[in-house]
Amino acid sequence: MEEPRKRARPGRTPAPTGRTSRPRQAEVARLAGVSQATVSLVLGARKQGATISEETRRKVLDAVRSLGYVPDPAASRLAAARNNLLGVFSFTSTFPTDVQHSYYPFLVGVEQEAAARGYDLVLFTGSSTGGAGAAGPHALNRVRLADGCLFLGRHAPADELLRLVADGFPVVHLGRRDELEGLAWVGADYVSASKEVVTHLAGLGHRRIVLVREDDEAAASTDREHGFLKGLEEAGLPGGPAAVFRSADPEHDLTAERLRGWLDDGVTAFVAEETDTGDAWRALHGAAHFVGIDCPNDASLALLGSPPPDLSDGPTPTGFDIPRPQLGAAAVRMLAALVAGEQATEPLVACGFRPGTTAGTPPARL
Amino acid sequence: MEEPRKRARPGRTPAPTGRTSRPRQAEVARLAGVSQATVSLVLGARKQGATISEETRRKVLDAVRSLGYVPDPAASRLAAARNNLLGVFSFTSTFPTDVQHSYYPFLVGVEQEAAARGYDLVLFTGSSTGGAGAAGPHALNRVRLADGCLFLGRHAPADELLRLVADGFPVVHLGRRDELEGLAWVGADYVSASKEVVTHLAGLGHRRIVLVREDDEAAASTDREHGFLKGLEEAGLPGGPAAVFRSADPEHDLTAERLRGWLDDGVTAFVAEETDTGDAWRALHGAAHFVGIDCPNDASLALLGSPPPDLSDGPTPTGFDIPRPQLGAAAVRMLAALVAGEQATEPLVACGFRPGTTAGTPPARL
DNA sequence: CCGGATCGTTAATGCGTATTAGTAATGCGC
DNA sequence: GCGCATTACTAATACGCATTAACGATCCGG
Repeated sequence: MEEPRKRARPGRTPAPTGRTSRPRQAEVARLAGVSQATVSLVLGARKQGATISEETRRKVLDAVRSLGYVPDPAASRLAAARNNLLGVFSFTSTFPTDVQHSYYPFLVGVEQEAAARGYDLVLFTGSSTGGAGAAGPHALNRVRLADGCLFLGRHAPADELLRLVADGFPVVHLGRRDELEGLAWVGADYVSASKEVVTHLAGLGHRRIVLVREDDEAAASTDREHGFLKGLEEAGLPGGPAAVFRSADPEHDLTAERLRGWLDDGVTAFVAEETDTGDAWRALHGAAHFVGIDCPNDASLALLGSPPPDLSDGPTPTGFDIPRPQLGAAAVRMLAALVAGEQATEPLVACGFRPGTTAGTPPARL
Repeated sequence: MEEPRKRARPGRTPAPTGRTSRPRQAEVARLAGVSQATVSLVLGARKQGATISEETRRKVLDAVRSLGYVPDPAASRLAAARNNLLGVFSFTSTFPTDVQHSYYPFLVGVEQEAAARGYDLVLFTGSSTGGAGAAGPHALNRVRLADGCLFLGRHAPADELLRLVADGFPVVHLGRRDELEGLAWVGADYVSASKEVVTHLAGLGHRRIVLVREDDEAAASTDREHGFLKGLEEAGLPGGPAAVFRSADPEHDLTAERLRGWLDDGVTAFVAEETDTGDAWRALHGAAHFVGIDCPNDASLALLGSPPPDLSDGPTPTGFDIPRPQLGAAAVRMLAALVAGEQATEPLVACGFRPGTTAGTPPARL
């Protein structure tokens, strides 16, 4: 019987024995007189299964302290088959020089929630070639190094995004995105929030309310209009096209005449949507000021969102706040669920009602 | 001869085959019809030794693209290789709710420079138990997953920081930190910048200049004083204790009388340091206003840094700007050098001189 | 006093990648 | 046609830790 000749042992050369490297579990085990597995069990504080005697535990912990052992996170993560890393991808720089367009408020929540769940964050910037070297058309692939990835802004190419989803890679988009089949997202509940503002106005006694919105098909705009109309309907107030003023250039189209016309028609409250530019609110605000309206005594104003920075020092508008940190946190929650193989969580986050000072009871009828 | 009975095979249960996991090198190898080792060689772009035919290389790269393969960072690290990840550790949250204390300006530069060098960033937040489960006293240890780590703020425990350094892990601290032997850091060159401000004032004709500083031993304060005195010396102006007004509570101690006294003594220019609170500048500003000084006609003022937010709408103070984004970029450059096994780069970053409008020629002598 | 249950520990294995010794195939000179 | 060098690739490790089947010891009830 011929024994197959044992091949020599290839592989890496053993580390130079001279160097004092940091201690391993094996050395802790040797010092404590137990096996490496026992050390791992003691340190792991695992859920169940293994039981360790108090004496052994003490010996191991003593050895750990005396050697100054610290676990190697790379090995832990490899063995545990999870990196505990969540990606955050933004096509433009995550930290733009122009702070105006920054994702900062979202990141506040993202970081908190991720930390609370034991995840670290990996930042990917779309514009750069980045880490793994996978540049060009497959730049999105880099994110696969994480356990899942959050996408900020709508600049990530749809096909690549869907490819990730199709491959079963956990992905969550921050901001409503239901045009992409299968893509999980979280977004603010503009419908409910807008409805709540109308309900509030109706509760103050307003019977004719007009919405000023820009000419835009974005979900953020149409959602607000839906909520607005829904609020009118539930309050039994007149809806229909007359209740919505839609203009591509509200600052120009929302004239003093038009405003006076509405007032003469019995309109007592006006609602503007929030947009990037804040034009709707600015136009409404400007026209009201020009006509000499004493707000909220002559008429009430409300804003479906936050005022633009240049108007932020005026009176606080009645309306709602977009809960950006909460949106970030919700996105992380959903992503964590997907990573764990669970169902996506609730995508809509409620906006907080902001009482403000621009809405009051309607003026007494003449 | 009794063959020792072969033990059954313990170990982990194989992963549930159903889940589509991220592709491994083994799968790439299978698809390309080569061995896993070949895949590693192709992707590694190693120094020398192995030669790979162009055809094989192409097959492997095709398979990589088609599967969307990305190397596992933990496995790379464990196998003693790079993973192109740089850590960013802040003991407090990286994105605090209070934007005032944020590291944002630094991160702008950090992100840019890291992207330019092909690194992705991993955010480690110290306050949480975080990633690998290394809680409590070993929270810092998580950063070993990356190739190196940047530390923000001075809250990271010194012993753990030094432990990382001692173990040869590349670490850079953002902010001067020479009290910790062996720790690499980058910081702003307050000495040169402060000197430059004095030189500017001297060039305008000022012969007696006073520095107002808080009672603080921080490097940021003492550096400014050094630079200030150095500037006086080089300009041949009187230095010494009389040129520096030091107070724990400048707003209270910097009285109108004191200011008038200085003016009577021929002092024509005043310099304040920047601190967290901005108290020195606020006190100087306030006293000058109270005394009725017409700045810069009656006297010149300068600020060694940026004004506090509440005074940011006043006239732009003559002084210098702390180049936070550049500091972040410089820190990344140094970290990249350390990761590559090179010497640390220059730790000091120059501050930009800010002309401002609060300094002019001294008033004509009576 | 024997079969079974419980407890404490260990041997063996896997996680995914990098490295290196070895090998088969080919080219080269004489 | 025979060594020897070169090329192209693969097998077999190692990295450090987590997991789990198996095993010895002790305890227990009948």
